[in-house]
Amino acid sequence: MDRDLLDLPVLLLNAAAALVDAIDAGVRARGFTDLRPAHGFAFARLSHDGATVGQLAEHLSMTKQAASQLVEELVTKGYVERRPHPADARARLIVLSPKGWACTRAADEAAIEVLRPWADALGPHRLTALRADLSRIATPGRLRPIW
Amino acid sequence: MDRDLLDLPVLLLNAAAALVDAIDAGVRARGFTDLRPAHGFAFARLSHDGATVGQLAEHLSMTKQAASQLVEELVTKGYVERRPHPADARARLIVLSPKGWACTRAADEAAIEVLRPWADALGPHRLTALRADLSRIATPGRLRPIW
DNA sequence: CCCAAGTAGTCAAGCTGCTTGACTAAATAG
DNA sequence: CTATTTAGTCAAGCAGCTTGACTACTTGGG
Repeated sequence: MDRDLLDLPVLLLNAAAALVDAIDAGVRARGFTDLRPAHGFAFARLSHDGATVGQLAEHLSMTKQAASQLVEELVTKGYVERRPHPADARARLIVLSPKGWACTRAADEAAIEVLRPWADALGPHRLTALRADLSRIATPGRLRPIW
Repeated sequence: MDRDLLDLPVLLLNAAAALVDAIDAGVRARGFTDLRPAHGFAFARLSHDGATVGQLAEHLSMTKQAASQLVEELVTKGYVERRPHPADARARLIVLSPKGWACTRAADEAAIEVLRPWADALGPHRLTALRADLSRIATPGRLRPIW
């Protein structure tokens, strides 16, 4: 029983790695070749309402400095924009640019493309169950990069 | 439907990240403080019958050079040993040392400690189903580091 | 049997993404 | 209205990976 438990990590990590690789490949195939998977995690946080550098740093579990230079890179490449923060003149609100949104849509398409076969293989019932089970396991909140 | 599909990656990656963090913490708590999660992936490959540097490199999806210096580090720290390869004088067989085995057992304990609550939360039936579903999804084979 | 080509591994140099440390500007507390 | 905290950036350093070049051994075709 305990022995059986131990192959769950392997399965989980395998699935996660496959997913990340496939989405990254799909995004590149759609023309966004200057992004790494890690950027996707930033986009995920920014796509809601934007975020400050500090919030992004916490979300990605990295230092503010690292987040800052990641933002700088995304600004240079045209995926995000730095706007003055409406309520705090020290802070800046980082939001997706039109190009950033286009890339986000591409990522979603790529994700669905990968997930579709999974969904078909499992069937709607098992799929719902899988999602429910994972929901109980995963602590909701920040989406950490894992590579 | 498609929209619903898109939270699967989030759940999966969250669960994977939580798992990795918890196991890493558990291993450290058991006294192996000089190892990173990435080393665990190497151990997983070596624990079977050992492996050559080249095999390890492929397993970890990195260059031979990188694998070589990872092995060098593990040798220095006493977790693995380089043995002459029985069938090829160019190659060396990398195997776990007693300390390496102790660490592997510690990692298993830590993993079970994390997985136990998951198993309890889901119940044996759903757990079996989860494992079966993940098996269909994950392409078996190499266990890639994802961080 | 031998030489040419291929393979296992290491050495060296370089790059990238992160860290720690030091600083400026703005907000907030007393 | 000063003292402390907070948001962000600049700069330097480091860790883990890469590419390139090399040696030692193996393998296959004359």
